[in-house]
Amino acid sequence: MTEFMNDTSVERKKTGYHHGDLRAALVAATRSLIEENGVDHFSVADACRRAGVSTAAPYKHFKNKEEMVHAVVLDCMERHRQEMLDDLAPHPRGSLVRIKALGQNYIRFALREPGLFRLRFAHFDGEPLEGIEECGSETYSIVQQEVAFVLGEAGITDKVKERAFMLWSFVHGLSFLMMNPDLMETGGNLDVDALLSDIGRRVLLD
Amino acid sequence: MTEFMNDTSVERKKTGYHHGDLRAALVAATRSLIEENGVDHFSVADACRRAGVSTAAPYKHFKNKEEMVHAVVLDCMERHRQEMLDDLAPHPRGSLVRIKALGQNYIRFALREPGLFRLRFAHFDGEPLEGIEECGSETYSIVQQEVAFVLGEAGITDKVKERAFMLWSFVHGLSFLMMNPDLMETGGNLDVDALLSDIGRRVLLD
DNA sequence: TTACATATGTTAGGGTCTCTAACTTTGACA
DNA sequence: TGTCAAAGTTAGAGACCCTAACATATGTAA
Repeated sequence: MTEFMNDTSVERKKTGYHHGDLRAALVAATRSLIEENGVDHFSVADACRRAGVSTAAPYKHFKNKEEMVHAVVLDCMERHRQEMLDDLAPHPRGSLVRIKALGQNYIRFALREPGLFRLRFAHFDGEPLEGIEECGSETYSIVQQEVAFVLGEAGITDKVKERAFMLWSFVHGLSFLMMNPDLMETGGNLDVDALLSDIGRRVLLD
Repeated sequence: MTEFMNDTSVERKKTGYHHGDLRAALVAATRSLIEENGVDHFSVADACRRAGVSTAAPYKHFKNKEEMVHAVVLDCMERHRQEMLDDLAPHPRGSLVRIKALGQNYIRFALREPGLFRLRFAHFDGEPLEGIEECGSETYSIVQQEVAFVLGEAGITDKVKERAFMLWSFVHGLSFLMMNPDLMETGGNLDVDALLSDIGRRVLLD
C-alpha cells in the first residue's frame, strides 16, 4: 500500500509504515464521512480507506467505532464553542443583539453541519469521551452569562437559568425544524432574524 | 423451527409455515426493539428472531431495512396524532388550556418513547413511506387550528402560521432537551407546566 | 552505537449483518 | 380439484466490526 494516498488536511511522515498522526486523520475522515453520508452510513472501514490504512489500524487509537464518533462530537463541540465566542465579540455586552447573535450562531451551525448537529444531540450508550461534558457545560455557561447581563442579574440566579433554558429550547427546536425544509415551510414566509429578536424580547423583557 | 414462538401481541394462524400477519408482527417487533435498544442497535435479524421467522422473510413485505423503520415511524405518528386529539377533547375550544395540553402531550410522548421520538425527526435518505407526510401535515394542521382559535383569526393566516411555528419550535426543543436529564438540569428547578403556560401567553398574547 | 521495549502499523479470520437467488409450502379461486 | 401467486425457507455473497498474532519503526538507556 501507500503508493497513493489522499493527503487531505493531515500530513504523513515519510516512512510509509507509521502514519504520523493517524488519530487526527481518522477523526477528520470520520467527521467528513458523517457529514457527507450521515452517521447511519458511516463505517470504520470507509474512514480507513480515506486515511489510507488497514481496517484494523483504528483500534490502536480508539476502543471501538463509537469512540471514534465520540471524538468527532468533541471536536464539533469545541469548534462550535469557539465560533460562538467569535460571533459574540463584536457586540456590546448586555444588549439583546448578543442574544440574537447566539441564536443566529446556533442556527448557522445546524444548517451548515446538520449531520454533526444531530449527532451532537443523539443518544449514546457508552461513557461520553473525556472532555465532552465539560465542553458542553462551559459553552452553556456562556449563554447563561449573557442572559444574566441582559436581565441585569448579578449571577446565575434561578430566573437566569429559567430564561436561558427557554431560549435554548426555542433556538434548539427552531434549528431542528429548519434543518428539514418541509417542516420549515409550515411556518410560512418566516423572517428568522426578526423571529429571533422577537423571541429574545418576549422571553427576556417582561 | 416454530416449536416455540414468542406470541407477543400478534396471533399466528395454525399452519406454522405461513405466519398470518407477519408484516404487523415485524412492525411491532421493530418498534419494541428500537425503543429498547435504540435505532442504532436495531437489526432486521433481531426482529426476525422476535417474530419467529427466518431472516429472509421480511423481504417479502419490505424493500429493505429502512422501509421497516419507516413503517414504525408511520405507526408512531398515527398513534401520536390520535393521542393528541384525545388530550385535546376535554378542554374548551379557544382557550390557552388547549395549547398547554398540546405541549404536555408532545413532551409526554417524547419522554415515554424517546427512541421513537428521535427516529421520527431523524434524517432519512430514501423516499418516505406512503402516508407519512400526509399524517404529519394533518397533525400539524390541528395545532395551527388551535392557534387560530386562540388568536381569534378566521383561518390559517400568516400570523397563525408564525405563532404556531414558534410554539412548535419551543416545545420541540424543550422535549428534546428534557429527554436528556443532564441538559434538563441546566434549567434549575423548572416547573414544566408553568413554563408551558408562560410560553403560551408570551407567544400568543401580545 | 546498539539493544530492547513500546507504540503503531499489518494480515488473517471469526462472528454478525443485509439482502438476493432459488426452492418449498400454503391458500385462494377458476 | 388443479393451478398460480403469495409468503415462507435455506444457502450464500459481500460488507463490516473487532481481536489475535505478527511486523516495523521509534525512543531511550546502557
